[in-house]
Amino acid sequence: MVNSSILLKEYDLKVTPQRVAIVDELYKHGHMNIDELYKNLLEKFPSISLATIYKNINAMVDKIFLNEVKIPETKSVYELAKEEHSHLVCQSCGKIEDIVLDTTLLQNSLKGVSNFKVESTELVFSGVCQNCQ
Amino acid sequence: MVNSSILLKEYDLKVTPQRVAIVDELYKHGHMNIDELYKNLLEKFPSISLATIYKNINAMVDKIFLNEVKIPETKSVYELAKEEHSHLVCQSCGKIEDIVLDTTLLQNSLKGVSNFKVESTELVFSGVCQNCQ
DNA sequence: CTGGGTGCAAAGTATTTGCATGAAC
DNA sequence: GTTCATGCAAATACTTTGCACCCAG
Repeated sequence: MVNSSILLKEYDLKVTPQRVAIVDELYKHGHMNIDELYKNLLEKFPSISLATIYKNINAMVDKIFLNEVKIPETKSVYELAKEEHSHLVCQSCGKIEDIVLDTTLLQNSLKGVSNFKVESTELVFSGVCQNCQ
Repeated sequence: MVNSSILLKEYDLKVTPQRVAIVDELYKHGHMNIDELYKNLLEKFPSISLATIYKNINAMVDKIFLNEVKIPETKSVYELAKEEHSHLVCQSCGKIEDIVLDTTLLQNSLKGVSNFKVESTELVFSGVCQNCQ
């Protein structure tokens, strides 16, 4: 379990029950889109508004506390920021897994053919997860 | 130059001037978002409607004739389908370049740690292009 | 106390749909 | 002639904004 309050404070975000719940949900599920988040938070906060979700998500993304992950054919999901990693997206069940892969070889082969200066690498594998195979 | 009419026919899409223009624009620019496409097509077709653009883009994506490319922090762009490739996105000028990289090494290292069956790989490098450096 | 967060309602933006007309085949 | 695309208007979906009230610090 994470201590969401401390995390929020570290990112200069006022600690409110709604925000704590957002962080808890994301920690629990790893990746969620806006609708899933809203639906789940409604159980704890029957009068929470979508505007609150959007404002908080945007604030957290601005503070680089959350990342938005854009995935082919699907809505964006959000995740707590952490070390750079890739995503495995199951086309069958929709599950998204994180995986840390070394991309230095790839970046080296890129250097061989281009002068592009890489700041960040976004890598999404779509396919079928172990469970669904 | 591509022969857009023939391409459209190959993908079972009726050949209309609007569609030909969409293909020509995408061929010329490589990657465009909906607004850019609309803005450019308005010059040739002053009464073209956004609905037409959306309907055609969706039809072409369904036929796997176009790809939608989702890029961090930006609107999606569309490109003519072709061999799998990666994208270099310049955070300074916004330019998007295609680049073909061999991802087999990467997929092999993935195999080492996961049973995920990869169907497709989406790879986007964000950074600074040669011109902007 | 003060600044900022919340929820509501409204506005703004993006995308889709239904339909009458017209063009492609 | 039949099928399907176009453009318009309306509907729906998604996201942001303004504001009054309230809570965290």
